Amino acid sequence: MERDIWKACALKSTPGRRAVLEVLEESRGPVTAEEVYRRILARGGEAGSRTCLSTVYRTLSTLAEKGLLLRSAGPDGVLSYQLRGTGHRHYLICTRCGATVEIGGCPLEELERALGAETGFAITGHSLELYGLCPRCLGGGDGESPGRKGR
Amino acid sequence: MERDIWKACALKSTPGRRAVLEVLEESRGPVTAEEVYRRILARGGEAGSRTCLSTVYRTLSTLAEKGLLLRSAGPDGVLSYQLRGTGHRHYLICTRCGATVEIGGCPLEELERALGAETGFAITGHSLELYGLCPRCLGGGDGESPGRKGR
DNA sequence: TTATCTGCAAACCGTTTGCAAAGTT
DNA sequence: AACTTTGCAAACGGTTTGCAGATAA
Repeated sequence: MERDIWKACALKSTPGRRAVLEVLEESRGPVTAEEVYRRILARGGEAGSRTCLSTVYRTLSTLAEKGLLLRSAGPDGVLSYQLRGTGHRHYLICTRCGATVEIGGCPLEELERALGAETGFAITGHSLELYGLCPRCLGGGDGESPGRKGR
Repeated sequence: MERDIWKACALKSTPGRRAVLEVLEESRGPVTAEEVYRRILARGGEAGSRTCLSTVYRTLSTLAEKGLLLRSAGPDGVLSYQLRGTGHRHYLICTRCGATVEIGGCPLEELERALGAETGFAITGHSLELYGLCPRCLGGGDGESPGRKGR
């Protein structure tokens, strides 16, 4: 039980919460609440059969509030979460199939410093994501229906 | 009637649409549909008294589809729009009072080029926003209620 | 035992949409 | 006159919440 996060945060360790955290740990990029939920169902077991979506949402919110998770929004407004590691990460996301590639290093640290000095802001964070088409979607014709509707 | 955008896009010029575009033109940063709507109401006149929120949403979507507007999402998932100028812009946003400061130049052009070559992605865009507390909110105590609830 | 957490269903809120009336060309 | 756009109100979909029962400590 690696460095008991639950006790440290004054939270109770429950199957649902543990499952959420595990999914987050094995995810490379930012994940949606829905996605976390689907993966918990997929893995089955104690949590898989009992955990509901609200618990996932609540756990994600709680962990984000405690500072363990980073919350961001995709271009369509859907929220994603990722474990806040030692340093944070940014991703290059394929707008067609959703494939993500991690970008090494954060190109904004210097900018933040300069900007803080220049504007007087106390800069607390940033959001950065790059979008494009991955090689596979560039090559093939259709990875997914290109016309999207609704939200 | 500057370079008739409406004709160019095969759209009809109506009071509501003109009002949306004007608000967008006089906005420095990304603005929310709600915000656009409020400003249209505030300016009164023909459009001010008749335009409804759906029209604002529809106009924003249409213009974004035509490529005239850039659509992005704030950290809470609310969508914002900004006129796509010659070059695009990024902003430093105060998380307390919402004040925005434009960041000169885009620090990502070089990164995009390097990353495209490295990963094989065709990079089509990015989202970047910095967050922090502006000098005024840093100094004063309260610019707005700090605890927020709901979405 | 006690305070926290969960499942469920309903509320929320930003956004989209169907439809008939109004407006633009 | 033909076609597009609007206002309204209702639908949508992701996210949050109230509540009573289950659970961790």
